[in-house]
Amino acid sequence: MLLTAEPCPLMEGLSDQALIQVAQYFSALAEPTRLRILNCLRDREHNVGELAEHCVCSQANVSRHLSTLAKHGLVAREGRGTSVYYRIADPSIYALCDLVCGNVARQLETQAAVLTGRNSTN
Amino acid sequence: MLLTAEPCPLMEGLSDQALIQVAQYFSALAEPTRLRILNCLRDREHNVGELAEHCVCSQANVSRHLSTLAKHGLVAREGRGTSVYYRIADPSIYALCDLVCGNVARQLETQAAVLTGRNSTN
DNA sequence: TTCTTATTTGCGCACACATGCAAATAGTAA
DNA sequence: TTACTATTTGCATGTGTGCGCAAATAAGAA
Repeated sequence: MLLTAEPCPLMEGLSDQALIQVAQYFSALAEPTRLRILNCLRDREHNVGELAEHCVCSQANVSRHLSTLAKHGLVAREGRGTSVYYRIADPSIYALCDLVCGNVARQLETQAAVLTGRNSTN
Repeated sequence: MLLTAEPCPLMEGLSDQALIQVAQYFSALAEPTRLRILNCLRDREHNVGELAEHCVCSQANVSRHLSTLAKHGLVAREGRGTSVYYRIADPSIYALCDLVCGNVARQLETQAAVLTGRNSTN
């Protein structure tokens, strides 16, 4: 076993494999479209077509993204009729996203202070 | 401004730019070597050479990774003498990692249950 | 100054991945 | 069965990025 069952106390001695697993988990969240999908799934479950409409993505790509999210246990799949409904399987991702949102906001403030109004886009 | 200053309450209405920023933040954490670097920096600051030794990475790559981490405000840079010391600038990343570690551990348990005891080392 | 060490950066390459498009598959209705 | 819809998957392509290698840069010692 790579990781202990209990939430590892501040990832002390992580094996290479564990590091890779954690990195892959972050990778699943490191995509704007997937974040948008997760955001859509916040309130309630949706099928692929609905998600494709809410996001700007094609159904094919949404399906792929959902596959990625499901592979990492972020969403759960359930076929009903001809449709396939996905729902959040790991609510803790919103805690993650909120943490990151706060950090990103502070980042932007810092950068804005440094730039002091200068610079155009980056 | 892309994000509000206060930690966005559960990323309600995120703009495309904000989504990209959050995704990029996760991207910074979505790399095993960078996670290892952050893990090394947990206890105390280190210079590039020390980090390159602790990790299996070359100095050049460690320097690049540190640049990425610094760009997203995860580490802080401070040159002293000929060396450059890096330290954690955003302690909340450990909360992130712990959350993910817990999730990954549950993931592995589920997968292990599915595989029913099979699997060798990974 | 030159020499040495530490760090950063430019270049090229290999690989992963997000996407568009089309074909294949799954499920239901007629 | 066929027809229709929803979802998934194969293929090709462009882009991003981690890496090795070497050169450039920074800071101190002789």
